[in-house]
Amino acid sequence: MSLRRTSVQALLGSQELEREVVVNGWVRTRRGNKYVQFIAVNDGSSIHNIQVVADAEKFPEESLKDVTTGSCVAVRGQLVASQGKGQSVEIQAAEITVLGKADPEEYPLQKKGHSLEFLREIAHLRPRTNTFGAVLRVRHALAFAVHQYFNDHGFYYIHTPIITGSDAEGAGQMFRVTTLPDQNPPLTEDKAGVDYKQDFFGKQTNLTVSGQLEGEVAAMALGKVYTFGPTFRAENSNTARHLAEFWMIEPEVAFNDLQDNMELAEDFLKYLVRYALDKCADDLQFLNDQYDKELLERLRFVVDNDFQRLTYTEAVEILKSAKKKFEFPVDWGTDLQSEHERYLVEKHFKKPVILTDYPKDIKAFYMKLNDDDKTVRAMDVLFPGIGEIIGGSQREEDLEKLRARMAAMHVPEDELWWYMELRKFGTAPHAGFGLGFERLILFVTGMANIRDVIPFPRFPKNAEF
RNA sequence: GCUUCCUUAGCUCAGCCGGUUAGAGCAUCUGACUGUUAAUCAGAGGGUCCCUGGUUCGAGCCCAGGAGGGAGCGCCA
Repeated sequence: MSLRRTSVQALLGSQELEREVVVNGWVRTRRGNKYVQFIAVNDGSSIHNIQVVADAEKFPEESLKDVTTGSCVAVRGQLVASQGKGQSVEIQAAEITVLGKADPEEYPLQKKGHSLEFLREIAHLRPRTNTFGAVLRVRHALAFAVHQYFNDHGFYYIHTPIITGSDAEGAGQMFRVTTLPDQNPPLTEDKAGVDYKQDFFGKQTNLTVSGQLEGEVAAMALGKVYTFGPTFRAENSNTARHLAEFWMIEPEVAFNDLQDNMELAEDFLKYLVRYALDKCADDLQFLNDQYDKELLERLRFVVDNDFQRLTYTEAVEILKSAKKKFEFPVDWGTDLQSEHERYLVEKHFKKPVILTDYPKDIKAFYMKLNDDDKTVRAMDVLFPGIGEIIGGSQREEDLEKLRARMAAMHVPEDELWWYMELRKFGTAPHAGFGLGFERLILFVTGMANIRDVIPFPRFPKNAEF
């Protein structure tokens, strides 16, 4: 087989028939009778399979014994118009080589559907299913679209550190990074604790929970930047919307205010959804048919309609006058619960919502204080079924106001001296936000659990694979 | 971390009020069938009813503890 192999995707779209081709891939099903066998082969390039036809004259049953669901094959043959109804082209096989057998008594994947919970337990094989193939292709397309969008809009991609020396980022519990021995680590002189001065970096270090603070450093020099990297949270979160390791996209823009920030967030999200609709039509159609009959309709709705913008204070008024009884009371000054956000997005407005100007006490220290001295220029973008998909703000650029907020919220100045110096030297208004990449994929694919939109999910009590 | 539900064949699940030998569909194996489309048809094999203990003449079913999983909530993106 010296002929170069062609992808299934390319073959299915080919107009040049009656030519010899080679395709490599994994067998999804084999069916037929004693005269002719049909083998559905998938190589991951498409949700669709190519049908390989093996006539019994050339391929006696014995020769196809190892061509079973899950096995890996190399096929050489003629690409021809299909005699059957389900496909336009197929391969009339001349040679079939089994590259890797898959004992049908043991291979866990079958032609018929499996539960997503079961597939989670065989994460090393689940990419071979239609569903995960579709999800992973969509995931790729969206990652590519993120870079495309920012590059087209003059942003620079900044690599912020994975290992961070500050534990003051204010976004939850962190994973410790250390090379000290876990048995008898060196202790401080007063024996009160571990002496991290002797650790690899000479101080306590952790995995990052956000690239934002370093992103601000870059924005104060390059103007428009974004990060796109892994993020780690050691929270004991057990929900369908949380992971311990996830990917986050964080643009940060000098001279942007909160309005600009909202414009960017909405335009960016619509671009990403539109990109998926354009580039992943087959995969999204499959997901629409299999999991969520309203998926495509919902995606088009988001692209075609403006997000609803209102302040936290206005949202509280709406919720207070709502007829619905909430489990948790709504009060100005407390954070909104999931049920409140869902009511606003799914019942009241029936569209994505951007909430702004939250009470200062429930938001992070770096958010810019409004003139009312009560609220900050924060924004949360809420999506149906997902909840918060973006959280962001205009940042406090005034050194003294920032210092006062840090003191009030017990954020240690000495660890963030460099962050404060951004305000000391050539400060500028700026704003940014964080988009949870997996939450975006959840929305675009219609999947229900965030553990099903990342190849190797990390969550409490689970780091298999 | 809290609340709640689930765990029966390789997979998805049924199993009545606690009662004799635990069932179905799919998968697998065998056979039939000249173009199938998650092929179809016939037959066969396949069980630590999650684990431990208890109640009972008798437990897949009731009770207690444990393990694993799901959903909701909290924290958040």
